[in-house]
Amino acid sequence: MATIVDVATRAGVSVSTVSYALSGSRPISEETKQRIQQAIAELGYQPNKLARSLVSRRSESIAVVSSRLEFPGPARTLVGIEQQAVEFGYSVILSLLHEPAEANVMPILDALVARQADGIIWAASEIGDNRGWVGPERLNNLPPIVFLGKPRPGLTTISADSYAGACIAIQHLIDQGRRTIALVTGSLNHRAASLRFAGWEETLQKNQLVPDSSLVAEADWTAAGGNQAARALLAQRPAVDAIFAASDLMALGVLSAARNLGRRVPDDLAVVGFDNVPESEFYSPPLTTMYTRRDQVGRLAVQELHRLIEAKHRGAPLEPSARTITPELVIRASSVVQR
Amino acid sequence: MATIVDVATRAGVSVSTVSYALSGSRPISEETKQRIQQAIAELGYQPNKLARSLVSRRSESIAVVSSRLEFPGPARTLVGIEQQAVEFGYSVILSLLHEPAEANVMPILDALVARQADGIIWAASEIGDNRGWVGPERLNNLPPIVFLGKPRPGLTTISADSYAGACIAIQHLIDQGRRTIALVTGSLNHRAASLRFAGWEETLQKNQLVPDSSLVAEADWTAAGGNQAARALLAQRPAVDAIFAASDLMALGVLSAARNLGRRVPDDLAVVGFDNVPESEFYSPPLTTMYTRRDQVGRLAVQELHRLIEAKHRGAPLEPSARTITPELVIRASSVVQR
DNA sequence: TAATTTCATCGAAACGTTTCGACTAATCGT
DNA sequence: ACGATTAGTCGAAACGTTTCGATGAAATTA
Repeated sequence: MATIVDVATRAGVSVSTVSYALSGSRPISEETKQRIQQAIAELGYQPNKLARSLVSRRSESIAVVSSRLEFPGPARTLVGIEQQAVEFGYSVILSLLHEPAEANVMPILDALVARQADGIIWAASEIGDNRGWVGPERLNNLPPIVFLGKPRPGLTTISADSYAGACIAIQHLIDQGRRTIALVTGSLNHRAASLRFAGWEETLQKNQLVPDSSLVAEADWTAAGGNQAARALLAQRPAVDAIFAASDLMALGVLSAARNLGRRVPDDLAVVGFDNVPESEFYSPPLTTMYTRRDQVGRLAVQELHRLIEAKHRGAPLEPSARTITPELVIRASSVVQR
Repeated sequence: MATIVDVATRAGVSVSTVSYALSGSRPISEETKQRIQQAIAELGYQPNKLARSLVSRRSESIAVVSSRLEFPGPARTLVGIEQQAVEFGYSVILSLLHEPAEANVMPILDALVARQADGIIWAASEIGDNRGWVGPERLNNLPPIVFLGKPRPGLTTISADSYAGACIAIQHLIDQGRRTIALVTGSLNHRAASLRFAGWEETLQKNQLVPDSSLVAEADWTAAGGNQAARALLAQRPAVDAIFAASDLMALGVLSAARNLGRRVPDDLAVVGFDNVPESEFYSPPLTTMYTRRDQVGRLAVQELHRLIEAKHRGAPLEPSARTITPELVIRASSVVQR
């Protein structure tokens, strides 16, 4: 691999001249520039970013800590992050958390600072206490971080408002005349699951309905889990006339269970999901669901992170911000009876 | 941020001693080690990997060039890659290609060598000529690369055998007594799509059936596309009694179209997909499909890449290898008539 | 006891950049 | 025509590591 020294030698100039020619931070004569360009072309020179970062104290890379990438939501978020990162000139370092996530977050964080990431996007689903490490002690030794998840004072967060989304979904079912509305929740140690749970619970209460615990079944966010949960639910409370599933994938499992148990959707049973995966339009029947533009969440996260990184580099104070996106209701056949 | 110099000063030893203590590459007295450890703890020292890489000439990171991450296959592959990479001690740098992919691959490659990636996994779907750059000229200036996709002499490749998978799928439909078997293909400029096309075509011929072009409809790998393609197909050739869709998502669209057109699956129309996404078991009806363990593909890719990286570092010749995984048939209700 | 080996440590060079402070020659304003 | 700018360039220090060779002391060998 050719280095800047090789380029300088071949062009007959000093190393610093090459550097200035490349960065444009000092004037260099047109003729010299030509010679340098030629040398670069002939040698196939590529500047070594590691060396550059060492002196400039910026790696121009951001780290993304994510999890559950095999699910559509996190995957789409990552795509948004990557796109926006490239537009800002950052590389993306990807770290995945595998469950149970609690154990190993410190070494991961250490690895990221060892690699001198300019910033971190914490996009891992909030599970149990896996965000417990977030405190001034640790945060001080870390680059700026943007969290995807529940807002928290002093932290920069981007959140899809799961609670509000659930409220909207439940209200929709009630508006459709449903009265016994069950919940297929995601794993309850996930923050998002418990927020959707709360939305279900409180919206029922607000409407003088009883959020009985026999109306709740927990699943693992998958279609298989949703399927099982729905079977259990319908066996236990045959009068259920609507099910709110905390994800589209679980809703698919619910639809499958309903079919197998001979319940017609939406006539006997209304179903609402969460996520609006592109496929949900083609489920049988097409699924009513809550829509969040996950790629926008990702892009927003990078924008905020960029702001923090720039502030830190200028030595300016880091102003945290909390942005929230409220999911929208997409109404399809699974929740409204045609007549 | 504390540096190794700070640690050395605080422990009252030289910088090199600290380095040796950390790496263990030379004996250091127990007592000195203690003092160094203490200094490290007190300062919260984290070695700077960039500086280390600069001298060791290894970044301990691999780059993954992927695309279409919002689809389940690529996402699962990435998960496998990340897991195996972590186990080998590599960080993962993620680059995404967006379509039309042809244009911008050179700058991406340049960025990866600028970052001194130890190796590259080219996991982007093979579209049109977007692998045209692969040739000795360019390959020589790049770190070792493992390609996910069609085998090619001299290159290290990991491939799921799309052609064989399609043959198996079609043969299964023929075994079920189907005679007019249509194809919903993915975008035909994708290599994987044309391989599945070939499998469909040749298996029909082998069985004295005619792979008429009116039996083919092209879609974009999505459920929406599959839905449209199936409608067109069934309008054009009402006698079609089976459809092979080149992805599960498209198959979902096909199922939806069949339902809307009043065709019973599997009685009037058998459907087979490709991928075995976890949800396909819960489609209506459950989908027969071809299964490839995508995470294994990812892991395998990292293993091979690691082998190449080590060989290169030792100055040994790089022995290319070509590993192929043949998809397995998963039979569900969408293709077999119950009696 | 002298010669050799081993152990523990240090100093300095290297990795490939950027950037600061010179320095020279040409251009400018008056 | 003279000092002050400016354009163009260079040398060297710095960034935070690893690693080579050297050094002195202690332990081993003959």
